Amino acid sequence: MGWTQPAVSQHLRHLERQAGLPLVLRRPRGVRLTEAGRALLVHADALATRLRAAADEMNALARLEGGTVRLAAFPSAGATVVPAAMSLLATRHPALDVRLLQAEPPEALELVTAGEADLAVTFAHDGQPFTVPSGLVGVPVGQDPVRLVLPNGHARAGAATVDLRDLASDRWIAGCERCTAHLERLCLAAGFTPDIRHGSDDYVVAQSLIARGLGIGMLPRLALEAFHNPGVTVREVPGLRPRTLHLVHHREAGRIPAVRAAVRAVRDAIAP
Amino acid sequence: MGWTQPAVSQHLRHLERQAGLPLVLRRPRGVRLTEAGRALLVHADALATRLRAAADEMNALARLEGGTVRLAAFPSAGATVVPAAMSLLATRHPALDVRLLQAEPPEALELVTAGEADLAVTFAHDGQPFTVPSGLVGVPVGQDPVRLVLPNGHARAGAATVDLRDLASDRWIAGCERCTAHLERLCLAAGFTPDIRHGSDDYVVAQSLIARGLGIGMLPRLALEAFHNPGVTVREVPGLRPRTLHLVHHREAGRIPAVRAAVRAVRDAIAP
DNA sequence: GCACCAACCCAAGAAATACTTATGCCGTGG
DNA sequence: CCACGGCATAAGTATTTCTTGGGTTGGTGC
Repeated sequence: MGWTQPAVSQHLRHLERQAGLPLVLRRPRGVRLTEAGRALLVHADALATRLRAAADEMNALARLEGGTVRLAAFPSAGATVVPAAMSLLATRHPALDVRLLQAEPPEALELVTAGEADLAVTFAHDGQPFTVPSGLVGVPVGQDPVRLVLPNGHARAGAATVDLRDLASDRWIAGCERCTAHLERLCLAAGFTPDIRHGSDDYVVAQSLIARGLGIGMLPRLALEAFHNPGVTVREVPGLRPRTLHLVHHREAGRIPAVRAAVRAVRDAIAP
Repeated sequence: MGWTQPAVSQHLRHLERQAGLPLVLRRPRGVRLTEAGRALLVHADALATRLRAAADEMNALARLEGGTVRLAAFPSAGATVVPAAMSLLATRHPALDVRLLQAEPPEALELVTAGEADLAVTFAHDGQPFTVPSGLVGVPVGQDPVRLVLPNGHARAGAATVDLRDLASDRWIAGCERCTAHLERLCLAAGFTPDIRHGSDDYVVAQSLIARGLGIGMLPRLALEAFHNPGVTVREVPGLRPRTLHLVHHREAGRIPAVRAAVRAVRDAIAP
C-alpha cells in the first residue's frame, strides 16, 4: 500500500486500543490473527468492497454510464426537439435514463424548483420578460418562428405573406395564457383588439377549429412541425418576431454531467 | 455530531472533488441531495451500519458475550478439572464457546504453538524441567499428588504409607513416556531399577492391570479421581513430590479476555 | 423597503492525526 | 556467533481536519 512498516504497526495498535482486544499475536515469523482479528477482517473486507462500489457508482455517474435526467417540456417541444434530443442522448450515452414530463413553461419551472425535474424546456414570446425563479438559470437555445394559421380558402390565404392589420375583423383562436397575452399585444400594436372566440393550448385542437373556419390563429413552427392539419394554410407575417426557447435548470446543476449532456443534446437537436 | 458547520462544508466539498460530481444543490432553505448524493448516501448508510456491527462484535468479544476458547488438556485433567472449569465458564459467560481437545502435554503445546488451541493444560513431574516452546508462557495452577497403586491384598497394602525401597522386587506398570522416566528416576534414587512389565498412559487400563496383580504403579490423584478401580488400593509414599499442573498459552494471549477467563476458571476449578 | 435571519462559503490559524526516519529488540537460521 | 527478518518504539515532520471569524445570498417579517 506504499506505507512504511511503523505506520502499519501504529494503525494496528490504534485498532487494538479501540477494540479493547489483541487483534494479532506476534510470532516468530510474522503475526497471526486472533479470533477478534479474523472477525474484524471480515468486516474490513466488506467495508472495502462497499467503498469500492460507491466509488464505482460515482464514476459511472460522472462518465454518464448510468444515472437519470428528468426533462420537463411543453407539448410542441415534447413532440419535436425533445424526442430528437433523447435519440441523440441514447446513442451518446446508452445507459443514461432520460425521462420526459410534459408541462407548460410555468409548471415546468415549478417542477425544477421543487426538484421533481432536472431540466425545463420553456419558451418566451418576444417582448415577454424571460424571468426564472431565483436559484434557477436559463440559457437560450434557439428561436421558434411564429406563423399565421388560416383555414384553407381564407381571403388572405392566397398571398405569400400577410399583414396583421388585414386581419382586424377576423375571429381568433387563442392558445395558452401567455400566448393569448402575446396575441393581444401584437394586435394592439397593429391597431385593433382581436376578437377571440376560442382558446386551446393544444395545437391539434386549435388547428381543427381553424380548419372548420371557426377562426384564425397563430402557431409556432414547432407545433406545426409536430402536426399540420391539411385543412389549414400557414403564412408568414412580416415583422413577427419568433419566440425564444430556453433551457432552465438549477443554478448549480450545470455541473451535473447528466444535465450538461441533456442540455447539449437539446441544443444539438435544435441547431444541428 | 458535534461538528461546526464549516467542517461539514469542507467534508462535502472534499467528497464532491473526489466523486467528480455535485452531491448537493444549494437551495434557499438548506441543501438538497442530487442523484449522486442520494446514491452515495445509500453506500454511506451501509458503511456506517457495517462499522457499528464491527464495533459491536469487538465489544461482544471483549465482554465475553461471544467468542471461542479452545482448551487442550491431558486425559485425567480432561475428566476432572477441565469439565469443572467449563461448567464455571458456562455460568460466568454463557455465550462463550469452550472447546476441548484431548492431548498429552507435548502435543498440547504443539497445538498451542500451531495456533490450533488457545490454552494447554499440562503437567510436569517434580524434577522434570518445565520448559515451554519459545513464545509461549506457562503459569503453575496447582499440584497433583502422586500415589502408589497396589492390587488389593498386596503385601504392602495394609500399611498406611509405603516406602519405595520396599517395592524394589515388584513388577511395575508404567504410564506415559514422561511418567515412566519419572518413575525410573525415583526408583533409582531409592536404590533400585524398576522391573517395568507394562506401560499405558490410560489410567483405566493401568488400574485394570494392577487390579489383576500384573504389577504395581503410581498414578496422580486426578487420574484416581477420574476413575478408581475397586480392585486396587491407593497408598501414599512419604516424600513423594506431587506433579505440578500448568496452563500454557501464547505470550500475548493473556490479554485475550476469553483466554483470561478460561485461565481463571481452570484455576478456580483446581483451588476453589 | 428595510432589517433580520438562516444557511452556506471562504480564509487562516490551531489542533489533532498520520506518516517517516532512525533505532532497538527478539528469535531464527546459516 | 552473527546477520537478518519482522516487529516495536520514539521523535520529528507532514498532512489532514477542525474551529474561529469573517462574508454572501436569498427569504421573511415588520
